[in-house]
Amino acid sequence: MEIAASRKALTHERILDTAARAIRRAGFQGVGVADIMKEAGLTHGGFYAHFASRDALLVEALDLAGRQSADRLTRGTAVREARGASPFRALIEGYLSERHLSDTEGGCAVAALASEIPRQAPEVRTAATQRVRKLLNRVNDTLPAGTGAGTAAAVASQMVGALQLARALGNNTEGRALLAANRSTLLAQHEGRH
Amino acid sequence: MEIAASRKALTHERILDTAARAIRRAGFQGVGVADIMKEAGLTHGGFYAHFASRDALLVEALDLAGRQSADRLTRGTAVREARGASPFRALIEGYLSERHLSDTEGGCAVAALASEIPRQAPEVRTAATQRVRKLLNRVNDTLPAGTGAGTAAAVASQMVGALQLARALGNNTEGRALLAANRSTLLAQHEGRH
DNA sequence: CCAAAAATATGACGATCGTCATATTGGGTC
DNA sequence: GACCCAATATGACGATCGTCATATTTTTGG
Repeated sequence: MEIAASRKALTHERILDTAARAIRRAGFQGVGVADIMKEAGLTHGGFYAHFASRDALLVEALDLAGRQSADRLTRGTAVREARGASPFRALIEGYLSERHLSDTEGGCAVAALASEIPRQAPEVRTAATQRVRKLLNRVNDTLPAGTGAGTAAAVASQMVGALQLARALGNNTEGRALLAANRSTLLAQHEGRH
Repeated sequence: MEIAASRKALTHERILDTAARAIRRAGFQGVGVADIMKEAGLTHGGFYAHFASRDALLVEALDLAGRQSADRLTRGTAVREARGASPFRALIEGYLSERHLSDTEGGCAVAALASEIPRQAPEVRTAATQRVRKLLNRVNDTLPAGTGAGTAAAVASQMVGALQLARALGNNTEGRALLAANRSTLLAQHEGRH
């Protein structure tokens, strides 16, 4: 419990926040140390006063990105649940929303980075694996108690795949139609069970 | 209709074949011109006698990768159908197989590259979008005629997402379990309809 | 207000990137 | 077997990469 965040800690957080968005926008390999520092309003040289290496930054940035998108998703689902939607419906409508489709850099880190995960350094891979597990748990928590063990894996896979394919098709009629098809299919399959 | 492939055309194909595997293994951004040329047994300088630019290579390599993995999938499904499996079951068991899990560089280009697609140059994006459409059509063709229009989109999304999450978790108990959960869920959902 | 210390900036290193001009090789033809 | 031309190799260019040593600025404590 820090009483007062030091100046250095504040800068550290600013770099991290910039990186957490940058990796989702440009990918692990699409963003460099100098880019992030410049975007954070700093010069590249001071970077190693804050992080031991680029990979160390990626690990921390991935963790932060996961927490940020989880929080954002929670806020969205809370609104939907307050309006009467089931937890499952709230999750699906939030995750497979057009807002999430167009907000890659503020959205789910797993969906933004999935196909790059297997190619990362071991430390980064480990952090990414953790984010995948968190997503699986999150989905599982919205399913009724009696649901089969593999259902969360199936639903999470479809959620991530749908967002990626929709983004690949583009934020246009085609991409939004794929997203809508996934929403209605998921809701129809798990409707009336809870 | 070429009568005899020239020496240059053969080299062109060899570079392409190398690149088609390399992009799935290392990602669009993870592979350089020099890497591919060396892996093809050539030196980097001669590259521009074969391709106008790196992006032009990526476009052609992506097309080839799509054709290669489609053909491989067709061979696998043909074997399964000969053993009595329905076209849909054959597709699912082939795509969500442990062989496909471990063979990224010979497998589906969409699953290997999905999250990188939105960040590519327009020409590359266009080629990738085409591969996504081909995959959607492919899935749709294995579904019975009466199936709802959005089902193919949902199934394809789950297939791609499942393969990516399983690869992110790793080719181990955890990853294979996620793959198996997706197989059984998909088969249970579409069982007995055809 | 001045000195000590912490935080950031400057600038450079070797390596690698895509690209291209030029030199060298090697196979096919008289 | 000599020649020509297509095909590939050599080598270099400017830019960018991660990393770090060092200088400068900014904050803090007396």
